[in-house]
Amino acid sequence: MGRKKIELKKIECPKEKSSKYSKRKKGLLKKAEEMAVLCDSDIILLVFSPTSKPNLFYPHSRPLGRILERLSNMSEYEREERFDLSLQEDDKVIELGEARELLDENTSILRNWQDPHRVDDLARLTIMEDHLVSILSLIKKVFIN
Amino acid sequence: MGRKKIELKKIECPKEKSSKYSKRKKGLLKKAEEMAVLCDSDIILLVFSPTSKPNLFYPHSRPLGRILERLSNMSEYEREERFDLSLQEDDKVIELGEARELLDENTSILRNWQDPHRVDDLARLTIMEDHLVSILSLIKKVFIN
DNA sequence: AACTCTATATATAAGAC
DNA sequence: TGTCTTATATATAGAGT
Repeated sequence: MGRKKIELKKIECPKEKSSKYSKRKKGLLKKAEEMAVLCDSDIILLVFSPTSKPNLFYPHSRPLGRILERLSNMSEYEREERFDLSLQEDDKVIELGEARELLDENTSILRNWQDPHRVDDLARLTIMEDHLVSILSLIKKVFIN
Repeated sequence: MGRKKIELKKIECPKEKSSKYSKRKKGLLKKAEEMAVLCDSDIILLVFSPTSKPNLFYPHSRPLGRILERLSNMSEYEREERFDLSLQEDDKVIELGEARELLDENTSILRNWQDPHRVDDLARLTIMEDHLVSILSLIKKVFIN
């Protein structure tokens, strides 16, 4: 959607890449917000900029803790039934060994978060969030790549 | 972008809501993928459908573990410096007590995930992922609402 | 729900500030 | 990076299948 149609490949020129990133990040967030409002759905969007800055978007309208409530009210069985991960694969044999290895590396990090009273400030929470997402993404990668 | 301009508010009709959700989810993912390719950026997108199905999208092109590497190579200080959370607030005084209480409730869940060898199958990982994201969102909510 | 169709609304490329 | 403009590409509303 512009003066020209552009090819879908990595933009090499750094200036152009940053510019496009800004525009598209804005657009993506707007879309996410619209969907959150229209469909009353929760959305979490984490984007790493070309300069590696993590940006977390959290457009939502729910009362505090609603997501967790919803999830904890489901039995494990129900949860499994209702899961619908779009990137699931079933022809690739899952390498659990690798998953475990990767999770092992992160176990020590998680351990430090077990005591909520260590949560002292926003900066710490921010780092925690980021690690949670990293681990999440790591787990996912093992099952997709 | 359709035959009519629509109001930005929750769609009440469940059928219509589902239909819009499907279309927009598709669109949102496409946008996310385009941005990931064009700007060479990592994106994680988690969407809860109107029926509470969590959908995780992970369009990416990076080698395994790259995100985590990048993050673990940064010092804590650097990380704090580089963070750019779009929804940060500094006029709302943060209620740490409430945050701790909520985190406390989830501590037992995290405890079960400490041993990676308990990870037995995809279903389990899926549930783990979801809880991680829930906690993430919960933490975020405390600091936004 | 998932797909098609088509008119219309919206996002954005290029370019300049 | 942010903002504006304009032409054009794309997303999607509404309706039907």
